[in-house]
Formats: sequence, structure tokens, C-alpha cells
Amino acid sequence: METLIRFSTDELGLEAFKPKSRSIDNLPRISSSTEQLFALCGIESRQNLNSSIHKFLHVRIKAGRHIYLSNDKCEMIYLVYSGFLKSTWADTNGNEKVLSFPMKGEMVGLDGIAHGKFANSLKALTDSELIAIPLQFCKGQNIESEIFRNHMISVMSQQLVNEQKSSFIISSLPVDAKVAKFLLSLSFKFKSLGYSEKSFLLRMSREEIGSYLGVSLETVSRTISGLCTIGVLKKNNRSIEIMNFDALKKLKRLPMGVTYKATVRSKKARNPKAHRAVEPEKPPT
Amino acid sequence: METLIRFSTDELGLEAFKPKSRSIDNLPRISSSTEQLFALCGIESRQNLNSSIHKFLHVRIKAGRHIYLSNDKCEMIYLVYSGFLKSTWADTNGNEKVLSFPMKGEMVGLDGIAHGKFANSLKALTDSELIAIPLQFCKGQNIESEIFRNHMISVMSQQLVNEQKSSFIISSLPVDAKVAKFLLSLSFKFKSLGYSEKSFLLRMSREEIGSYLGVSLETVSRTISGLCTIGVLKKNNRSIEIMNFDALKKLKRLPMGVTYKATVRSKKARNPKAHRAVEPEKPPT
DNA sequence: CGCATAGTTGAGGAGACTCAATGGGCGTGG
DNA sequence: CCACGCCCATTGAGTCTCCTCAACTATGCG
Repeated sequence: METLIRFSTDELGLEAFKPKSRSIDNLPRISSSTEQLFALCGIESRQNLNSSIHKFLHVRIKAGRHIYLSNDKCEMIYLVYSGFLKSTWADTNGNEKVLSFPMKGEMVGLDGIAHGKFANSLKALTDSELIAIPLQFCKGQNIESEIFRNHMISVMSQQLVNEQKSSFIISSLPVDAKVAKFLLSLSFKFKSLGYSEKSFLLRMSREEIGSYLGVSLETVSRTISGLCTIGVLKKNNRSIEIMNFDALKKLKRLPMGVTYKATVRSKKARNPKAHRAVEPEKPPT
Repeated sequence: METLIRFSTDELGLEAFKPKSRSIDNLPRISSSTEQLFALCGIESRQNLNSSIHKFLHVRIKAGRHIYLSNDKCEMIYLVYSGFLKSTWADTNGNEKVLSFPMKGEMVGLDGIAHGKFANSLKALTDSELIAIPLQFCKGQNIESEIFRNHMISVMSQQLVNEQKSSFIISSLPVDAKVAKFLLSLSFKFKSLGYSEKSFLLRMSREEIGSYLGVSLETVSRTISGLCTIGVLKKNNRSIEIMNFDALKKLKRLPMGVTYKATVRSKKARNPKAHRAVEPEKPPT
């Protein structure tokens, strides 16, 4: 997460508010060297690598298409090079849940390693480009493989923690806080990638947000509208502008319905709507 | 999960219904060899290992005590040798959420690898014994370390998937189904370990179950009581007997509140309490 | 220029939460 | 050995959040 590096930042990633234009210097590569791969991963290596041995192919994928589906054989894992993705899991009844929205620099497909086939599906929300990393490489005995493997272990560990965090959010916070946290985490990611943390475009539908957060799409819509009403946000369809970070951050740590062992259960919680929103802060005018 | 092996099954694990008695042949070891470690992990290796090089110390821990706390330095990961544990995560406000209930054969502490300190806390629900695996060993260059590392990667991948599954359960299913799934997964685990899948003792409180499932403790209690009423379960405090596996399994796949893109939203859902329980099946008399 | 998809908003209801009181088990101490 | 107290579990009553259904609007695409 923090290991994301500012690597040719403007390359792609968010073409944010100028969709579909692609200037000539933004042309994607066909393949990356080990060094390039490592740089994008955020691996700092003091070893002198034999950069020419391995070439990692880039995979381009159109918006709306799947990179892989659940149960597909897993022979590669991927590093997001550009674009916005969506990872989902489906139960046996075909009910889908969105698990994450991978962006540039993130590794995807790690769920496929255990059994040699993917547990999740991965879909492109925008035209995207991924670097394919053969499992073979991950398992290799050479120095590059070993360095990468160590990194991979670290990433998996981190992903585990992230899953747990979002599990907490999903199960313990009221909608307002869920949405606030979601927007803040997006904002943080954008910032890490060198884009505006203040205004950005949601690449996913309300329904997808809802699925991710474990609430209905209407509730997501209402919550975002509510945040606009109290002046914390401005929205225009999928474009979001954060007007008041502090309020949003405060919101995210407000009481909860379901919390286990709430240390001191705030008596203010009795006051209806106490956690519904931050103090309107003297609504603008 | 499926890789759990039947390794000296009766050793400890569940002393189930005869608490606090410990027969002489149940005495825990002080340390394990690589082979023993691998066996408990479920690693099958055709290589001839130098079993005597590494010794893995066992850590014994009393019920109610912590093995590690969030932010503790992570120098070891652990393999559960016996007993029942609880892993929790706490946000900055001190609100805890239960993440898992590790049992024999499960690896814990993998969340600590990324940053060298644990993200979660681990507590013993019963007297337990863990095998400590130094990170040093995990990172080693010898053949034993490499085999173990591969296994560890696989385990992490699997844990990632499991997290995602339970995230789905938490966010998408009604309480009844949550509890049903929970009990079934416990039952399955017990069976894997060679114990009764039909009747067992819950080692955790209603509150802990609630935290794990993202519902209140009262709701857990009510749901379990409800399952008893319709004859699917028998309970006596923390001891559970499953009377009707099919009903429980059916229950777990019933409609849901929050489902994202429910393929065909069953119209029966309009019927109040449609998912409240399975058909009472002509309640016993 | 409509049709389809996505988003908004309202009304009403159901599930699950909170608060509160009761009862059972178990350990401790008189 | 019983009594007391503590913790956990159960159950009830009332309420609130969030869901569902539904109608309407905006946006984008052919």
C-alpha cells in the first residue's frame, strides 16, 4: 500500500477527467523487464539483477471484460500497470460480492495460488493493462525470483490484513462511516498514485460500491447525497469532490451498531441520528 | 483446510467433554522436528530432510492469555498444536472484532510478516500449545525452509480466500444463515480433526460468535434458540448437538437481504419469515 | 431521438439492535 | 456445604437502521 511508488505517474492510471484520450507518450509497453517490474512493485533491491533474463508480458484488456474467472486455471498472477479493476467472489447460487477495486501497482490473483485456480473473478472497469507474472517465475530458484517471492509473501500478508480491516468495516460500522471510509481510502490511493485526493471519478457503480460495503445501492446513493447535503462532499454523478476531509475522517470513527465490546458505550448514542452525520458545522450559510 | 491431517489425533485438541483432565499420554512435547512440523502442516515431502537440524519449540499457554498482541514484534509465526484460540483485530478506538478461531493444524501470525509486527492479537480460549516457527526459518535458504515457504505461500493464499468467503457471509446473509454456516464450519473442522461432527462444545461466548459474524450477541442467542425450537439443533449452554444437517445446510443457502445482483430475487422473499427458518418439518410432536 | 442503463428519492416494513430483567453455572469464601 | 456474586446466556419490549419496492430523472448509446 505504502510501497506504491511514483513510477512514471502520468503514464496511464487515471486519465481521470479526460477519458478515452491517449497521448502518444502514453503508449503502453509490450513487456517489462525485471527492474521495471520491481520498480512498480516497490521492491528496492541492492543486488545487481540480470535484468535481461526475464521479460514480463503486458496484457491489455478492454473495459467490461474479464481477465480471469473463478475456477480458471491460475498460471499467472498479475500486477496492475494501469486502469481500474474489480475483483469479485460468487457463491454457488451465483450471488456476487465485490471484494476489491485493484489499481495501479497492486498485485492480483494471489487467491489462485493455493489450488492452482482462481477463487475470484477479475474484471476491468476501464481499459486496463496488467503485467503477467508466470507462477513459474514466482517459484524459480534464481535471485530475481527469490526477491520477488519475498515481496509476494509480504504483499499477501498485507492483503490479509487489509481484508480483515474491511471485514471490520463491513460488519461493525453504520453506513455513513462505511461510505466515508470507502471514499477516504479511494482518496488515499489516488494521492499515492500522484493524483488529486480531493476530486476524482468513481469508476464503479453504486451497486458495486454497495456490494463491496455490504449495503444496498440505494443506501449508498442516499448516503452520498446526505454527505453532499451537509457540505462534506460535492458530487456529480460519478465524480466526487471532497469538501471537508476532517468531517469525513471524523465520520469514519463514529459509533457503531454492531460493535463487539464497545469499550464505553457513548450515551449520546441514545440521541437518534447521533451518528448519522457529523455536526452540520453551521451549514454553509 | 483439507490439508489437515490426522496426526496423533487424540493428543489434545478437544478434551471436549472431560475438561481439565489430562491423561499421561497426552503430555505435550517440548519441541518438534521438521518432520513432525511438516506432518502437522500437511506437507508431504518426498525429499529426505535433515530432520535433526531444526527444532521447533512448543509454547504452552493458559486459557485466557494472549500469545501476542497487536503491534507486538513478529519474530515467529505459529502452528496450532492443540487447543482453541481466537484472533482479533481492534481499531484505533479499541473496538474489537473477532477474526477467526484457529484450531489444531492452523497457522497463525501470518499477518505479522508484512511489517514485522502483528496486526492482530491472538488469545487462547482454552489451554493451548503452539509450535513456534521463527521467521528466520521461513526465510532460510536450506531445503527445509524452501519447502516450508512454499507451503506457507499456499496457506496464505488459502487464508485470503477464506477471509473473502467469510466477508461474503458477513455482508450478505441473514443471521440464520450466518449462524448455520458458522456451526457447519465448526462441525466440519471438528470432523477433520477426528472428532464428532454432530456434537461438540463451543469454546467461545455468544458475544465472540456475534463479533465474528457481525451481529449482536443477543441475536446469536436467539438464533440458536430458534434452531433448537424447530428441531435442527439441541443445545445446552455451550454444548451443541446438530440434529438435522440437511436442514442446517439448506438454511445456509437461503435468500438474503443484501445480496448484490441476486440473480432472480425469489418472490417468496415477500413472505415474511420466509428465510427465518426451514420448514419446521412437522415439529417433533 | 428514443431506449437502456444508472442514479435518485420516497414510502413502508422487516430484521436486527439496544436496553433491561431474569435465570443458570461455577468459583470463592464464609 | 451453602450462599453469594459474577459472568454468561436467555428472553422480552420497543425502536431504529437499512432494506425492498417503486416511480421518476439523468446520462449515455445506437
